[in-house]
Amino acid sequence: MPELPEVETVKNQLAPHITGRTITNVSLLWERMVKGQDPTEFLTLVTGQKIMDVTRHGKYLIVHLGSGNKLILHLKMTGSLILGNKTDAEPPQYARAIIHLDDGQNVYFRDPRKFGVMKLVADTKEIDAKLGPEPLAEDFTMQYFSDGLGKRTAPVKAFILEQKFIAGVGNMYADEALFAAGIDPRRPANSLKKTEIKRLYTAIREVIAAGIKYGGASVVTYYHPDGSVGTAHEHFNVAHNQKKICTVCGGPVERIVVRGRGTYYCPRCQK
DNA sequence: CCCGGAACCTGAAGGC
DNA sequence: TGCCTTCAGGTTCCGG
Repeated sequence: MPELPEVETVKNQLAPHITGRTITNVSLLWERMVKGQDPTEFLTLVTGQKIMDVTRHGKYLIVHLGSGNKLILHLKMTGSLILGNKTDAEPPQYARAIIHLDDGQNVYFRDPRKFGVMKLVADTKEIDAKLGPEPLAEDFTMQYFSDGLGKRTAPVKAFILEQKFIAGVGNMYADEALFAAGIDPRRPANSLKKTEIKRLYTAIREVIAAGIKYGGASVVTYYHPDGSVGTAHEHFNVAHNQKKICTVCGGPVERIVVRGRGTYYCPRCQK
């Protein structure tokens, strides 16, 4: 599942290859992935545009075009971007869109589940408004985190998954952060004590930073644009834990459902 | 406003 | 072996 560290890795790998290139054409193999706009109009506005920059906000990838418009990509759960070129015999399986560049490169938007989204916008205000501070940014302060938690009764895991509260945390890193902080994911957000809040705050920043450091996690269907894989999942303690054994206490890792999300946690280590 | 659950999708995995 | 059901989960939408 692409979360902040995975999207950051995609951006870092993709940017040097595509910045400065011009989009000669886009093949939409699944038109409905274009949101908020008629696909024909979308193609008109994207074709011929130079790629000025590639950035990330939360789990959104933002391609800045010469016209000033931004091409927003969201990989959702099973999306990935693969670099190839026009000599490829055929696109990868589940390719839903192909961005053709003027130097012969192709960027394939691959997505088995068809949840992925492309959107062309004049500015990023619309998505910025949906996102809270980035976990590693200066405006994500202890005070902000603590104040936010105190106002909510939802399970703490559900709350830290809200993009409007913290941008970029998804299911895997939420589980890892709660494990590192020793907190039961079902606890009401406002029930956390000061020391627990502090531990969770630090844990969120640490698991996200580690995720980026290891090039993201490669579980289920996530691949880097160059075909390599990240290793962040090798450092996970509970998320997608195959052995079902806690790396700290040796006890069983259990899978429960919190707010409809599969949740891995260690009942002995997390209270 | 807040909460929880469903919908969007389809491949993979598990049950009978 | 093969059909059928269930599960996966980022985001948005909807009902209470």
